[in-house]
Amino acid sequence: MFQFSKKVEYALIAIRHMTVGHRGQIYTTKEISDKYQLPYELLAKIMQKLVKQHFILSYQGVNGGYVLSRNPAEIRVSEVINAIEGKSAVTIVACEAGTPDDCNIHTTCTIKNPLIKLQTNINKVLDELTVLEMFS
Amino acid sequence: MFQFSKKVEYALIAIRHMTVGHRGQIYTTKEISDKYQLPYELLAKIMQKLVKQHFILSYQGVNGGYVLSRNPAEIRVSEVINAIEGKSAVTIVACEAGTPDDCNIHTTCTIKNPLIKLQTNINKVLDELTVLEMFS
DNA sequence: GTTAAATAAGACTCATTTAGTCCGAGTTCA
DNA sequence: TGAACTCGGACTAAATGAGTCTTATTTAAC
Repeated sequence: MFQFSKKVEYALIAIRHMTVGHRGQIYTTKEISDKYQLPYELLAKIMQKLVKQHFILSYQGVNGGYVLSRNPAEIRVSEVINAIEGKSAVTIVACEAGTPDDCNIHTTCTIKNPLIKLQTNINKVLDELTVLEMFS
Repeated sequence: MFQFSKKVEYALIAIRHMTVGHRGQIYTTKEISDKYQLPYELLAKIMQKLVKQHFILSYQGVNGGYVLSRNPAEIRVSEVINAIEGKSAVTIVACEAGTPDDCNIHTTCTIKNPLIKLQTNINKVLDELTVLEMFS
């Protein structure tokens, strides 16, 4: 628990990698997977997700690849997590019952609200940290 | 990712339950599992772990059960997590390589230190929150 | 002493999630 | 036309998490 998934890790590595060159430089999945010894196919999927969420642009065909399309100073770690995991991945408490009636322990379930407070705090941490800050 | 395990959730529920009565009151696993509809056997294991980590005392035999042995105002959420998961469960970054040589991406692995920073922040949140605070 | 109510603890199964692979396609440049 | 790329679904495998089963031990009450 409380551990980044490989996917998120690889996404962060890839984004970080793309921040080192000059703006507009094209990077291929192969190049990145080779350099950091990441599984090519898996990284390829991650790159596709980053494209869909507009973190990077893709160019197909020979000499194609990916270009960072956002300023790393404006990319929040929480955004990357959400882009990769596809959901709000930081859900401390499993109980998502909207009303007490939905909750099988509702008569005395006082655990939910406190955990949500905690969750808010952690979200804040992930939300305030940009990718640029993280790598500096 | 970033979600409490059921075990931790159940542990928090159990500890919270034991804070409501008067000091020294004995609670049984059955009583708690019944009240909150938790799997008895699983909760039993959790109670045993809480005993080993001295959160609660156990009394065996008929009329036995568990008694809270620590002040809930002094129990940190992080302590409960560690007691149940048995390790430092908040390890954002999987790379635990001590030296660059252990790390297969060491030549350019700049991701580790930043993530450790993040991890420290989150640990702080879990560390500063007591069980009592969480339920008030 | 026997029984019933409780904890103790390991081994086991089942389900879910995560990680990684495979394969066939589409795109573009030379 | 072929090589170097991205795209994307289906699939398998590994790891983890959740829950169950079983047997033993302790203790109070009858």
